Amino acid sequence: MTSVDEPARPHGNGRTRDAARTRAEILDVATQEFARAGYAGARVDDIAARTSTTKRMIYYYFGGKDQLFTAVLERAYGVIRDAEQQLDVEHLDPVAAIRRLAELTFDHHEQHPDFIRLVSIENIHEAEHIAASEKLGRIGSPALDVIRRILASGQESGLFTAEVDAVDLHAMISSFCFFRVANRHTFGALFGRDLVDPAQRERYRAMLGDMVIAYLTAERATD
Amino acid sequence: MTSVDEPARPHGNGRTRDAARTRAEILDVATQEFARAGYAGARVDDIAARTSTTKRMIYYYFGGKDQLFTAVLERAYGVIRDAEQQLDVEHLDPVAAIRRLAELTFDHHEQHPDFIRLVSIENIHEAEHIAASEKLGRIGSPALDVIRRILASGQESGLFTAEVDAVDLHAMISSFCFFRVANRHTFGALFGRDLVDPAQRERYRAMLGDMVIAYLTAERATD
DNA sequence: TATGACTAACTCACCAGTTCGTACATTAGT
DNA sequence: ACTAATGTACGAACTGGTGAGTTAGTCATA
Repeated sequence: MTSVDEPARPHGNGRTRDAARTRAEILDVATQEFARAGYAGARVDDIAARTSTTKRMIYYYFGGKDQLFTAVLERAYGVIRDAEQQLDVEHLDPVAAIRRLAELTFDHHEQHPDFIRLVSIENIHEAEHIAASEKLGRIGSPALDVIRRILASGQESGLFTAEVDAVDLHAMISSFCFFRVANRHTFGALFGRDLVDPAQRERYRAMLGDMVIAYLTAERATD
Repeated sequence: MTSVDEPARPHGNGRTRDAARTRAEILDVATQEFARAGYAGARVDDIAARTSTTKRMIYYYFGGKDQLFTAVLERAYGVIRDAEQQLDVEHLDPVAAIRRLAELTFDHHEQHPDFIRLVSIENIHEAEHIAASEKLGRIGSPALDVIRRILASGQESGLFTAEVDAVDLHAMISSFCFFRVANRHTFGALFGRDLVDPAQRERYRAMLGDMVIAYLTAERATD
């Protein structure tokens, strides 16, 4: 979970001073705490206690609880943007490309439940931290560009019949992936089915791809 | 928002004693507060203050903050179950029936954003209140029974090619409807599109139906 | 129908433990 | 010598929860 490379400590007992490392460690622990308990439920003291530094450093580096949460969000969104940038589907036909893209979202959401929880939490707070962040305002989405290209290519060739734009298709793909992870607990409790059961994973992954492709390529009534 | 019939007050200054009304009023306000601020963010004192009764009554009737939230969830889930029970699609062909069902979910989610928020919050807490509730354990889902029947009928006639079961199809429908409302804020902030914009409503409603029907009726590779 | 016993419903005041944030002192590294 | 980085101690406001006492409505009975 830690994204910090811990350089060997020069002295036995105390750590060397290292702003970047301290900042990153706070961010790691804060991510876990906020994801675990929600914004209001997370305790600054608890975050500090689980760190090798003190609460004072949280205020020194981040200013306060709100800004700390914003920083946590910024990093979490950065991770998924980086993953999307790895995406290379130029060599695939539109159908395979869309499926690959959907699977990337599927995999990323599954592998980062903390990210999903943070997004849920931020929505409870009506995205006020995103609004307060300069970085997140212009983070963009590489996936969206990719979808745009695939969609244009598929629609041009007549393969894709649906008249969706990239943003809506992205919403469609995300909704399935997000729900599966975010609502795992209530869904499991109410319907007795674990949506994140590893044994079902491939089935859901295929279901997502089938769904999106079916939607894009369905025969439409000519109106 | 109030679900209480307020009988005329016999005396001018004080209210008559009415356990059911007091309980219901607490529940109404608590629903709003929990939905607004999350479980930890909601304040028992604030809930009490927005009530015409006192904090002591919350503890008198519900026992504590946790049980109050559980009671709020129980009522919220009861509302959607009741809505699902109104559903009558026996006279429709499978395609129209599924679309109608999906639209019911779409409409209900849109009309009850507080419910969506409560479910998000309960998932942050890993459904521990549902687990603690006897009522919610056996609340069931009328929609699930309906889906089962439609699915059986559609698959039998060969109209539906997809091999899904009712629970998974329910998840698929819910995911789209849920995401649209739950993630409205982050999605809007990041992609500049309001998923709950009334002007876009019909488009999304149709998109959901098209998606589900396309998935169910798509031509599958014979393997 | 007047009365008095009974209890559910309600009010008020208060507390013990938190919780975010900060003033102030100190130290490591350059 | 200077400054960025860090540690300690503390407090004001809050927060969930409760102890103790009060009142409105009901009902059995004379």
